[in-house]
Amino acid sequence: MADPPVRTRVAPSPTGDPHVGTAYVALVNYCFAKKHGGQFVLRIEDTDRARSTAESEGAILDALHWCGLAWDEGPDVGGPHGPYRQSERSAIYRRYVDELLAAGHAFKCFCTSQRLEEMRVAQRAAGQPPRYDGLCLTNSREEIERREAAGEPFVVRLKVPNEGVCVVEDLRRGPIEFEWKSVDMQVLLKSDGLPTYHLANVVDDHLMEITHVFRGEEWVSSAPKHLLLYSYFGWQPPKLVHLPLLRNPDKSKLSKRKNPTGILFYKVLGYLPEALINFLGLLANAAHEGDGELMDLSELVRRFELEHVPTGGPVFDVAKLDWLNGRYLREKLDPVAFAGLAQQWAALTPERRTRIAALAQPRIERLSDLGLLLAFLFAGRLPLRAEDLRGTKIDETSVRKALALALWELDALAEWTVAGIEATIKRIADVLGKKVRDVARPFYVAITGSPTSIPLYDSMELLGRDLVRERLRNALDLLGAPSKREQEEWKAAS
RNA sequence: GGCGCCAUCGUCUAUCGGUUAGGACAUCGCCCUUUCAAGGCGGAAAGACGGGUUCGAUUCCCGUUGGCGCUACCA
Repeated sequence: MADPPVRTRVAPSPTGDPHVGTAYVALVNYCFAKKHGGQFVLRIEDTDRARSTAESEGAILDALHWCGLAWDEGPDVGGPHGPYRQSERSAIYRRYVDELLAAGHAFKCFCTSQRLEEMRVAQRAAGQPPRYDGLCLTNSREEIERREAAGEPFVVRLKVPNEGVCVVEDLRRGPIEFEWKSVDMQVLLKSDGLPTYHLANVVDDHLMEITHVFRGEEWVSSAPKHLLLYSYFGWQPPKLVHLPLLRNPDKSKLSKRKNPTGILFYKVLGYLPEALINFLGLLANAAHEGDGELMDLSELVRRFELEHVPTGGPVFDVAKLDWLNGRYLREKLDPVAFAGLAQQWAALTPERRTRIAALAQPRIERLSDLGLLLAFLFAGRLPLRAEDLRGTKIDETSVRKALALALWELDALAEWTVAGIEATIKRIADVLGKKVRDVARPFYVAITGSPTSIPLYDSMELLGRDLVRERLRNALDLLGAPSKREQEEWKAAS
């Protein structure tokens, strides 16, 4: 029998800004599928009702499109295996949960989160792997019916063997062994009736006929649960390849706290999608000796080799990305195309241009004032000096505290709008017991490069979360990043 | 703490038992040049540690160390 056509997928969770790691995983899945003449699917994993947003989903789709990746099936383009948004597939998961329940492969669990927490603390203290202790496994049918009828909330958990080992075959890493007794009896269906990732990804990968799954390394330890589900259902699992996690220069997992991780950040800074994809492609399959390193997407596909996908976590080396981007800028564009691109980047949309103009108009006397006034909107890192950030009305520790609090609170802001930003800054002034005007001054400097500029909150919204985070971090580093102790004190005080 | 993954220049990597351990970014020097870039040429720079296996280990095995991930009714 001939092998079925290759089908891969990327399944981002719409819970934040589009991440370069998502683009990396998407690129690898895309390259592998296209290399083998197969299809690439985009699926939205929005089973976390509390954190998923439509805005984030839209931003992720836009960002991946901007990168030049196109999917054969997905929530925006449809396809024969839809819907491609997990929140719209609840009935499907429900059916499979019932099947597992009926076959005795899963069970209803009424344990409270408090009991589970105590159980885990005790297990950890005893040096045991954290794992559901099976209390609800012993409930009689009558008791389950009674408690359910009484309206007690419950979850459905996966039944996991107590003995033996599970062998996960990873196409790149070979067999990985796990003892079943170290595998937790994962929740499959939450008390809100929605599935967890574990159930949804298995059901969907099967129904969508996914043949190969390239996913982040953080999923290795849950692979046994997924394999167990496939065997309970009697399905053929897809081939697995775990991709290394992109790293900060200090080798920790790439995080926005230490580095820009947003695709949009790179877009705003004027990186070309071709350069970003080329760069990520090089991290997935290094160039061969003697080959040039400049490769477009079709070239990346052509020379993609599973055997050359790395297993160690590569550092996201911005310097190399800069070099690549520079080459695209100077080698791939004639002056006319370059000028067009620069104009497009600077103005982005007519709405944005109008908005910026309206903010600048009341503050200038000559059109020639525009360049210096607005330069910060078209720049990356600003050349700041520590003394520029210090003010007479506010001590340096307060400035550092204000910047640190802003960094934390702005990250948690649900919607990146003037109103939200304003509320955040005002709250920080409150916490510090200072006037907003005095607290705002160092922010003006950090964000716009000058204590006098166009309005701060608008500037921040216009720059976007990623760039604002970068500038605030830069300013804070200039004055001295908070120590561990300061971090704890400041967090407690806010 | 438990389980798992990983380990070659500062960074990304090549090497699939025998090489002066190769390339790219970054860095340094020289050349070109009205400046600065770009470009050209050249330099410095690596097998974490300890045991095995082998005539011979960067390469295979074990251990140590280190880094990382997971350890949720988040993905």
